[in-house]
Amino acid sequence: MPATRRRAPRRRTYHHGNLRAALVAAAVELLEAEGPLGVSLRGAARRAGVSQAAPYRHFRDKGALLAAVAEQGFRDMAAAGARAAEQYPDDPARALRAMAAAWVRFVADHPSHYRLMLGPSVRGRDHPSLRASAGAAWTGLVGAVASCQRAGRVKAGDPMPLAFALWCLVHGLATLIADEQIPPAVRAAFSPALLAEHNMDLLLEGLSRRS
Amino acid sequence: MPATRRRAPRRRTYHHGNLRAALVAAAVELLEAEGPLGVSLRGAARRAGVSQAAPYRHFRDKGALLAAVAEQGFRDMAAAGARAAEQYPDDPARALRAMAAAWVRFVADHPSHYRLMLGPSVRGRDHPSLRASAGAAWTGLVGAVASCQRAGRVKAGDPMPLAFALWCLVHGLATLIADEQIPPAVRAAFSPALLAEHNMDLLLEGLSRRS
DNA sequence: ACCTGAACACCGTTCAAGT
DNA sequence: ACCTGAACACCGTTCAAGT
Repeated sequence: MPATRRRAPRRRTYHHGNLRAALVAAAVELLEAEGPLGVSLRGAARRAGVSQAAPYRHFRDKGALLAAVAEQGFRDMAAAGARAAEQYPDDPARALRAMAAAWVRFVADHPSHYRLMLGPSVRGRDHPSLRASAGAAWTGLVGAVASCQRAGRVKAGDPMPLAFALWCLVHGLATLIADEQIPPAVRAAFSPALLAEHNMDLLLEGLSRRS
Repeated sequence: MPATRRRAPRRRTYHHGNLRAALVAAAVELLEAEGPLGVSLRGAARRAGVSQAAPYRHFRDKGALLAAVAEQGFRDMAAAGARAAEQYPDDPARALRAMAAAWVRFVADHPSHYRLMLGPSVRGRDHPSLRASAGAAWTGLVGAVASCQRAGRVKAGDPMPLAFALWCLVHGLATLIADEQIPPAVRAAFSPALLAEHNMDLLLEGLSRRS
């Protein structure tokens, strides 16, 4: 990386140093085209125009490639949630609701990606950067609930169990959507984002202090 | 099957007519021993003492075998929930809570089985008996919510969106448990069944009519 | 009717070898 | 330092053939 970078060097991206990124991109393409079962190391290598053994220079094994793909997904999803929350800087409860809706919309738009993020081949373990992003999302949620408490929108006490219930509710909805398991009568009546907002409203009523 | 069946015929179970059941049992053993990725058609055939091609007499493909395994799981889980609910015949809200706790306990005890039930290889489609059990569980839940409404424990109105929120909440918790994604601070403080009951209490407060 | 043996096209992974 | 080619042990699936 040169010190001055006007007129970016235009170095060819394939076969010259960033095979790693090319493999991640190829895996994402396979994922969106064929679903989680269609992602193979050999297939990604083929799509990147490289031999079947080449990926092992950049990833310890298939799980490491999938973890990189999953990490990408977590980053994108977190960014979508943050953008949505920023629209309500002065109303933490509304910000929380918007965040949940944005997460669920992301999952509805990228179901295979979400499946892979939590799938058996990735599974937290051994991938510290993955666990780090999951941890950041969790502490962010606890903080958001605490903000609601300070604003008087949620009853006082340990925010952790309250945040956990929210987490379960949103994650459950997201998983059902990714797995196409929404009961037909429900799917016919409501969009994913609407379901998320409605769920959040129900739970926030339960979390609100008695008035 | 003879008309009179005193002193049951004692027909050897393997290699004589119920290879199908033997294969399902073998697949369940593989599942519990090696996790969802360790289940292979060839492996199940080996474990049942039969050639690699034999399963195709009984299952159209691997997905059909996995669907049979998943169906077994749905039946066991539904039975556990029903047993728990029967303990509170006169308090529908408490029965609902006990049912949720029993479901979550089942998932905590059989995480791989739950993963497979919702995994990408099974995926509702093409397996009508699977969709039937899922549908039965859903209508049962809607009915339970309606009972709570009649008992005045849940606010009036369409029970469907309320039942759906409960469904998301329990399913989200179950999925997090099966995937070992409970935040460490939460896991350290509460058992799975306790988390289920706590979540249900929070949401039932939200669903209760203002008093 | 039910099962076997051999085959095909795919995997993930390893290892010597190339440049 | 980075990639290739060939190999090994595994898959899911098919198909002729056995009894």
